Amino acid sequence: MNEHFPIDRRSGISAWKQIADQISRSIRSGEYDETGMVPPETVLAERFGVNRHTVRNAIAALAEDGMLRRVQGRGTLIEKRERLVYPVGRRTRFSDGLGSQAHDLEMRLLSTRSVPASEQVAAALGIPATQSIVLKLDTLSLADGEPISLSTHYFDQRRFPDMASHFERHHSITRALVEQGVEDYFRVSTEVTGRLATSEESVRLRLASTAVVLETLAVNAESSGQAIQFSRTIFAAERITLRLDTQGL
Amino acid sequence: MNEHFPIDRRSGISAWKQIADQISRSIRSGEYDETGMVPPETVLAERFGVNRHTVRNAIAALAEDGMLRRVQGRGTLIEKRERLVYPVGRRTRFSDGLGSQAHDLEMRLLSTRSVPASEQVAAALGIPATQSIVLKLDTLSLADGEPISLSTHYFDQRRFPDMASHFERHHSITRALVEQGVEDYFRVSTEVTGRLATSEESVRLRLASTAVVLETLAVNAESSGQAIQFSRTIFAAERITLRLDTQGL
DNA sequence: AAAGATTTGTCCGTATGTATG
DNA sequence: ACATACATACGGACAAATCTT
Repeated sequence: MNEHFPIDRRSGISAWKQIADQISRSIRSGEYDETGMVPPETVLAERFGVNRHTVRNAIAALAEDGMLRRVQGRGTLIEKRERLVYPVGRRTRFSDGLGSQAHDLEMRLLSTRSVPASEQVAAALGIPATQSIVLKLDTLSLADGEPISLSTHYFDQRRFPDMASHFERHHSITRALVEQGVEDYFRVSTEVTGRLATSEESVRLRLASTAVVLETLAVNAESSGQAIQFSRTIFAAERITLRLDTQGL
Repeated sequence: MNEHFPIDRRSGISAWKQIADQISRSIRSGEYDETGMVPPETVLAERFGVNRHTVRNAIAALAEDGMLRRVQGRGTLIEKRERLVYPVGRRTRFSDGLGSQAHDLEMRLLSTRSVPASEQVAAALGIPATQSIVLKLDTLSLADGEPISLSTHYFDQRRFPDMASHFERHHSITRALVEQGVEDYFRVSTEVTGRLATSEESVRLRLASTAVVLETLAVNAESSGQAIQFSRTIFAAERITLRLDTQGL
């Protein structure tokens, strides 16, 4: 393979960072699986067309993250990981879907706020576009301690005034909804787009700067068809595959 | 709202890049939908705690991408680039799904080949892993002349020996299947992953070198449940949003 | 129509960080 | 360790275009 991207000096990203990202990506794509090692610094330097010092900087950053381990006289060893499969279906639930693939699932509450509903949110929730107040819940999901996704959930303030406190007690949206009289709910629609992570997302999801994320917009509704939740979720693409099952009917 | 993250000076990402990312994200989240404009440079500079020139750099980068347009004396206008929505559901068809959103849909045949089935392909098609021959169809799909996706479709050679010629006549998989006795078929499963485009994909889809793609693995089956098609499709993420329909499941 | 406020465009210069040899 | 080159970031001043009063 060896298809590396050229280093872009005007991208606003320093050369060592770009190289670190590409090495990281090569590792993830399994390019070095045979040896379990990264090529020698001199080889990488020539391949990327940079000085060996720059490659050393890149490797140092990855070693800092624990992705690589440098051993003098031997080379640079790799530590690796797989993607989790996140099922998206009519009954999508965060913990149900990933439960079998990770030992420890965690959903951290980052912030809660009441804000006026934007047009998009109001339309999704089926509430008036003006003068509607929605509850905004920011959460970070982790699997075995590794950040998986960053979500913003919107609920109608009038319908679920105590969403925040219920969620803080259970750390689960499903349970918080049950406590507020929602017996069951369904995923109505999910839109998926792919893009580069913003710097903020890279920090929060512990990703490299040129990492890719999947952004999903989802609407959940009660059996009656009434929308109760609108969510924007940013998945770390390198750790997640979304699977849509359309088998049943 | 207005919750901007502080600029990280030690991240290896320049300030203007981080600011560009945050502005880009704010636009996507609809924060500026009311005015259709980005706040004045002086305001952004103060908000991010940087010099106005740095903000100008960030805006210049976004304007380069066509996301913003600057007008002297007036402000910086948002140019929302809309993506086509590609519905993925039980009855996913290329032309049906996009037909209403583009005037001209085209599916070009890049190559056809008969090859031994790989393990993955054989498993998906439900045929023996060894000594099975599959027909490999590479296609490029365009909407209004713009490349949308790059696909590789696999069919059991024994079941559809004339797939290539039928496809070349109709430029449609659905019609080619009909001619070979498949009255109807259904999407069984779809896996979605996000990643950076390879250099070859960038050329074929006319994308920048660091563009993002959505890679989908899909299996189609007849009413009987027998798998008839396995496809790997690479979507230009900047032009497509996948919509996973879970309404009628 | 004129004046003033707002906002982007452009120029100067200086300092710092990054990459190379 | 040092010299060099380049991109990045900051600070200030003014011009040009646009909008409001």
